[in-house]
Amino acid sequence: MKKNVDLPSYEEVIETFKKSFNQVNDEELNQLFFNNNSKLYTRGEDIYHQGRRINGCYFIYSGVVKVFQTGGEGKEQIIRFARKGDLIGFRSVINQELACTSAKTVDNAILYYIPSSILIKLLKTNPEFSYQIIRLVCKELGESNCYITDIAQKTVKERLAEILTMLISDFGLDDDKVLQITITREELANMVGTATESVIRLLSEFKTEKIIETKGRKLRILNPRILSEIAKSY
Amino acid sequence: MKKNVDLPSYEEVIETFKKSFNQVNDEELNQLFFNNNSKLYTRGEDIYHQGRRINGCYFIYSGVVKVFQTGGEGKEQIIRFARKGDLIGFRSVINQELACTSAKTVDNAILYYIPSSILIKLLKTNPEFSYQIIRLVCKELGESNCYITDIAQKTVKERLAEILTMLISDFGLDDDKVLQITITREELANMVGTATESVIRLLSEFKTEKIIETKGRKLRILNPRILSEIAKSY
DNA sequence: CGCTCTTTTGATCGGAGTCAAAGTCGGTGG
DNA sequence: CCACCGACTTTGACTCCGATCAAAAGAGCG
Repeated sequence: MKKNVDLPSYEEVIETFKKSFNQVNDEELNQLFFNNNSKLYTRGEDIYHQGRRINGCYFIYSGVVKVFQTGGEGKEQIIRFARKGDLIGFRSVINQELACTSAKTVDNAILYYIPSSILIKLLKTNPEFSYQIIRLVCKELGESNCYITDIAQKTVKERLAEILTMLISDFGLDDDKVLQITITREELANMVGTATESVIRLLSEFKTEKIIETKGRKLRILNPRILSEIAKSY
Repeated sequence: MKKNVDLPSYEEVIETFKKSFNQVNDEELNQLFFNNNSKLYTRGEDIYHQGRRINGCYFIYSGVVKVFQTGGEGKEQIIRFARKGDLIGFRSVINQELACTSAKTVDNAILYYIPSSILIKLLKTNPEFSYQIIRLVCKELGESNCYITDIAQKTVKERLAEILTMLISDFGLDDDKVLQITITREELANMVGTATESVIRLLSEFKTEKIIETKGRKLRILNPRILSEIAKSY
């Protein structure tokens, strides 16, 4: 587990950033990344914390980050998993309010910090970039709205199948059909919005139905099709 | 119920629009509203429909509109109530995809139709307006995310108290403490994400606890404080 | 004035949460 | 190298919130 990871060069960060946001010119890129403050985070490290002040957002160069809210009883609700090329924390920056989510790494990750002032200046001066951000936020809003309906109307089984389907399409399977993101049962439960034990029982069901196999935290998806069948229910 | 409502003049629409979006100049306003196509909708009328193509968005000059999704079993999940000064439908316009919500009037309403092309042009050429829209969407996204956590973790009673609290702050009470929006029990249930009968039972509880009184669809809120106490639970 | 839609109350059932306990895995240090 | 420890996973038993079904009472409208 003690891989020696090199931090990316200026050029590598910019290359990755351009893949997500292609409307930013060289001078602006330079402003965003001139002081190259990328940082390596190891699994489980806090990036920012709900209720705290947040003075900038983070661009994910590599790794996986969970964005979540902590409810009344201290239970996490995972809003999304963010990965390479994603921007996190900008919502609170833009609204200039305390962070209303927390973010924590799920996998070793390299993040690049972007101060509020630079992001906001870019938004106010570059309409094309601004438009890309609008589309991005609108997309997330659409997803959130759909998830409200799902969580209000679907059974836990349907939602679990849906989350698995989503993880498959976001993170993919390897040649051996193993899902390329490793998360605990609890994290899966916090994503689905249910108890850990319920997730475990349903995964067992899926196993007896030959839809998946499990080995520790590795999930082998034998039949993605049926999962998305179960998920939709309409 | 057969009030004769006059459609607003060009100046009146613009006046109302400026209160919500103050970064739009006169020429742009003229482009938005030059053909004055406002329309009166009566209660229960469809504005746009989930899954259909949508070629523009709507500015609400007056009245109340519910924005909702229809789930698998045909059950509505209300995402929000929009009112005077709000813009609806722009999310799907911006993402150039089929509407992923439906909208219907809850109260007689006057809406102003804004074609996609004009909205998008405005977004791409006016960075200040664009920035206002970003903030608006970010705000909605924050609210949606919070609601995901609530619906996943809170009891129906807490959520009902929360929705009532929200309705009070959005629509207000009159001198007689009567909530200034009139909705059916079913709509309330579809907002909370529960069954109509559950809402009715909980409202009865609130009545015996002297927190509210009901007369038909009129809700008199005797003790808003306790409602928000019940709602938060943390 | 009757018809339909909405509201209310009652009875029942089941999904999913909670609590408890046993089993498993991986990492650490002796 | 192996034994131990803590964290995670699994299974079982029990409980209860809230959904569903059913039916009566009330309200709004043509």
